[in-house]
Amino acid sequence: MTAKSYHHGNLKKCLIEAGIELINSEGEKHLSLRRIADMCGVSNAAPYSHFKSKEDLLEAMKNYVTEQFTEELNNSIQNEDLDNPYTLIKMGKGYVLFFIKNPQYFEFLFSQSCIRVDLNMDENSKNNYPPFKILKELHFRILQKMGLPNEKIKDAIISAWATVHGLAAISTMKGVSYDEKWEDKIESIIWNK
Amino acid sequence: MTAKSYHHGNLKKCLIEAGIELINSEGEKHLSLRRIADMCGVSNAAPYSHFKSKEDLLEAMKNYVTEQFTEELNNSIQNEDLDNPYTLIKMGKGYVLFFIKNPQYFEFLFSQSCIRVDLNMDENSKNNYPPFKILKELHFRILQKMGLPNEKIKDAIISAWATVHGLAAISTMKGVSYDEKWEDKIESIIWNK
DNA sequence: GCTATAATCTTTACAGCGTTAAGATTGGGG
DNA sequence: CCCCAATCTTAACGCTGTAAAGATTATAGC
Repeated sequence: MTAKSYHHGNLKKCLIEAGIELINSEGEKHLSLRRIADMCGVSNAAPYSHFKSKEDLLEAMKNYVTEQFTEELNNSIQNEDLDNPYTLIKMGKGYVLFFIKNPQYFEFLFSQSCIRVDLNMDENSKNNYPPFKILKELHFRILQKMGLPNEKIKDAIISAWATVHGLAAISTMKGVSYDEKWEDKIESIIWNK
Repeated sequence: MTAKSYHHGNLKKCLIEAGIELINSEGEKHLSLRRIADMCGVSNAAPYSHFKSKEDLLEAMKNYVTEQFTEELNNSIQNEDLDNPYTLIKMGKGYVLFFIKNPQYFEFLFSQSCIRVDLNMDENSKNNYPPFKILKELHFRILQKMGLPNEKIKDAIISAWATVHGLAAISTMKGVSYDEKWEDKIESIIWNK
């Protein structure tokens, strides 16, 4: 398990985390397999024992980040009443704050969109991107409780999702200065819907 | 001006348009200076007479696309009453439709965000990205006419912009199937705000 | 405990990339 | 008409992703 042994011991995980470190420090543009391998103290072809291509490693990294994102969304509504509409605002705020706290993640996750989306509301659209599914299901629950007709529910969900997603996009653009006030603003901006 | 002469005659424009052609056909990932040069029938170092780097050419391409985007936004509200709130919906629809018609442009324009944004509403924030400025100013005009207090106006503008921008993002994700109905849906989804 | 096998890592090589330097070609102003 | 500046080519550099072949080590079966 020492760094000097021929076999690394935990290379797969090390590559993923080194890659994410590089995403955060310099962005995807300056990320290369060889640099990642170097960071793990391993030769340039070593990653190919664990990933069939650079794209494959990037996908694993995205899954890793997606898990953090999903966790953050779940944390944002912990101990909240799932039937209270305000809980949805809380999750929306969690959605945006995740990308404000990790500005590089937005482009990394959603560019060259490997992410598949299912807009249909019918039952369990399993092949949906987990964070989208969580947000969608909470919103569906609330709107149904409020007695909204099913056709309107779909539009409302897409609309709210678009707003928080767009807010995350805008928040990670250059020139946007968010002081401590911005965090409180998010809430009122979402409310504006 | 013939293709065989030593001097190309109009290489700068040719490079920009060839690059955009490549964006549309294969996406930015498979775009290279050498391929673009080849498409223009010119050697690999020729572009450096017109652009100081690949990044510089990409910026010119983005400006080119941004002009189309801006034009589309202006066209979307032609002959409309600028004081009618519905006109804003029309522009919002134009915003989303532009990226539905040109799916590759969304990521191309907004990734590795060279785009600067100014959220401040004070007078003429000149250094703002033109499409954002157009949308912002129309919305400002309408809300002011409606008598909304200035503080609320800012939030409402950001909220609406986030919604259309997010809708454009979602519309260009994989798995989203938009038939002819989707185009009509956009309107009601924006209305949902 | 020994050995065969599979997993893991290294070395080497190749084509494509962005970029630079040096030099060739050419159009246009004096 | 000639010179200069603009434009283009050729050649080379280091970096990239990836494949092939071989070295090293863990492990499962005896």
